[in-house]
Amino acid sequence: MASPSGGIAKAVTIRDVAAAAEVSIGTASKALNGRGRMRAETRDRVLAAAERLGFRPNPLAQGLLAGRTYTVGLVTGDSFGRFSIPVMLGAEDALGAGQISVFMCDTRDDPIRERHYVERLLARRVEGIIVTGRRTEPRPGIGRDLPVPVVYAMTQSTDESDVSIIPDDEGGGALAARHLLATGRTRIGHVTGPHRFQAARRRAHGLSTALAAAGLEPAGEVLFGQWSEEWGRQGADVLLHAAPDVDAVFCGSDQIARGVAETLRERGRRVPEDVALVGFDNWEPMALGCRPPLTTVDMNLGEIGRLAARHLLAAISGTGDGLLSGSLDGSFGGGTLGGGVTIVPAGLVLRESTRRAVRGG
Amino acid sequence: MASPSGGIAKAVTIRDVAAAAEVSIGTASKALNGRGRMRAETRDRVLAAAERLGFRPNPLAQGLLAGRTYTVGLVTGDSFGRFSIPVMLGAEDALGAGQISVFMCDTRDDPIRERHYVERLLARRVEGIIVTGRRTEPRPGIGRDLPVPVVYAMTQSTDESDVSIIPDDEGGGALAARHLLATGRTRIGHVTGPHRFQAARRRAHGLSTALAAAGLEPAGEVLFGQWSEEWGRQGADVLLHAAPDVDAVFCGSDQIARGVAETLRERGRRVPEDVALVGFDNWEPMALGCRPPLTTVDMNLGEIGRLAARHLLAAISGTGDGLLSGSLDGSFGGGTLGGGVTIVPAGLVLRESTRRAVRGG
DNA sequence: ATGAAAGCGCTAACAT
DNA sequence: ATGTTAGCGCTTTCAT
Repeated sequence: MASPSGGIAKAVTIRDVAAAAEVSIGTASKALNGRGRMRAETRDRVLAAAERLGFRPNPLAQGLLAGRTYTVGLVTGDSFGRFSIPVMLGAEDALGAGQISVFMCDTRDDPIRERHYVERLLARRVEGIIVTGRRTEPRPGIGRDLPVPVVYAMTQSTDESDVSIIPDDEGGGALAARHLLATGRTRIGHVTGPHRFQAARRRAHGLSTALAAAGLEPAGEVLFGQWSEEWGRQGADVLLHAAPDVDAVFCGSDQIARGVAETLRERGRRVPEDVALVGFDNWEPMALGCRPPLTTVDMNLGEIGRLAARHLLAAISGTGDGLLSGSLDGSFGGGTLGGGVTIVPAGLVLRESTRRAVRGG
Repeated sequence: MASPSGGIAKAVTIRDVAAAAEVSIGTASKALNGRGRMRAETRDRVLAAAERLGFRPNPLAQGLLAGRTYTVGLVTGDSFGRFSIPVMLGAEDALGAGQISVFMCDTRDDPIRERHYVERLLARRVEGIIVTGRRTEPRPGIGRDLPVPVVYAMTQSTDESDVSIIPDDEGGGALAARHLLATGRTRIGHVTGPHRFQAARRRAHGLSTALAAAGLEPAGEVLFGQWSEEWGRQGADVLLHAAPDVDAVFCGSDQIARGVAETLRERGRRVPEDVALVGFDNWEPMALGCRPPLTTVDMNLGEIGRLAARHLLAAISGTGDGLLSGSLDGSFGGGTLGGGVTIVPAGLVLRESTRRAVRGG
């Protein structure tokens, strides 16, 4: 048996409470829910009985009647990895504060599993679904005309009418660029991930745009490669060769930045004195383990999750698309990007790797 | 509305199916569940109608009747961090394969939130709870005499009668030691995390025991410090000073190992030629980013999660404590350790950092 | 072979 | 102020 040692053998029903309080079931229900009018004495008697018996209303029965389940599904293709976790936590934060519980589903990026899970979630009558991923690349939606609202977080549906919440890669790149310019750097290189990643392209574009505004362009070519430390090490050498006078490197990820930092050190360039370094992700174990600790762009993943959850809640409450209305004008700067895409601004976390030289004040 | 464009406005009930197939509700139910005997033609008609209407049985109603919910709760204090994620995935793996869905709850190591979540899970009539954490230290249980079985994974309840599944830190330390011995190393140092962590003490103990079996002891003192790269860098210097002839270092974590690797390189010691290096965790971004890539102990976290889930399922099915029976003999080597504690063996992942010197074959 | 009816635990009308 | 009743969607006897 589950709990042989005095555990609650059988769940206590409202019927038991009513019997114990010597009232009818209906009266017990009213007392417990504070509805209707009744003698205070009666109400207290019921409440006391419920308390004593350890009564918990059965949410299945309540839900069956109300036609609601107070649950949502969280589907990730990222195996709850580094990117989807913070998103999840933000979402759970916003949802759990209410009475919504979250079903977790890991699809491992397998469309079959995804379909399977979505089916199961719908069968369970979740009231909404949040889809997260590790890439911001548009992906096919999880289904058309689903009976519940769906929000894509940290990933994006190919269907522009779907609601997606994504990080501001371009803004993050611009942020890094302006910070480096502000600290007096002008020969800024860029080592980043594969060109096929939208995120890499956007970060590079943000950098270039911000530099152009200052009449500059990236030092050397923008170096697209891999999302790895190893590539960071190689890329730094390529960059040093192409632009020996480089005085700052913006990296597409913190991992790349670590590799770059290592090569710079080995080539006798001091960070930040000779070359300033900015990473991307604010992945703390990486950014803090780097020598020196890394200034890096933070995508505010938690905020993405919270926003996704709030959009979902709004859609569920029937406030419907209210939160998103007016976002179809295609405006780009205001944090919204046509369709249902919402862009969450990135922030910059300042650490040693871009500290201004002491002599510079 | 949720889906204005032709979405499923209202869930299809078995009543609708029955009507469409021109049979009674009872017959429809039987047809859908393959129970009772009936004309094949009737069954087909019902199935076709269900298919056409997109019927999904309402699990709330089914559960209400069956007295089951086919859900379990997953409670973590680790904010679904690096350690609990793989455990979670393993658990979800084992559970999701059945028809069990998982509610996720992040307590942020806050007892108030934890209590709150456990209450909510019980109110939802989950059939079991898995508790995960970031530390293996025994912790107070989530409650006594709960109406459902509870399994602690990657953490441990102070109540010895609770079921806990934990990694084999001691065995992992011994594994590392034997591997280093096998590759011909004899002056083996150890740099690890804070002494207050059971995991650090156990890994150190495993190392010492295995070395003792070969008539050796750790080179220099066992260096307890922090779980950080920075400490790895410092610790390596301390070790090189205390035991200049050290020819291998076993580290309490991959992060520490990276720090150690850096210092070794800077002090002119080649890895693995002069000094072999073994980490702990098999945290791939760290272990692969290290130069050279790190041989490291893998705690098989996924297996811990799967095992936890299987224990839970067994307990739920009423097979009850079967899986654990006979484990109260206090035997240590067999993977079981008195009470309800199950220890999952660790493995070793071989990479460059312990490659045998070329001349050695 | 099929249908009718009861009931899972609960809430909300309605009746007393 | 309290009790009675119907019904949420489903399964399962028990009649037919």
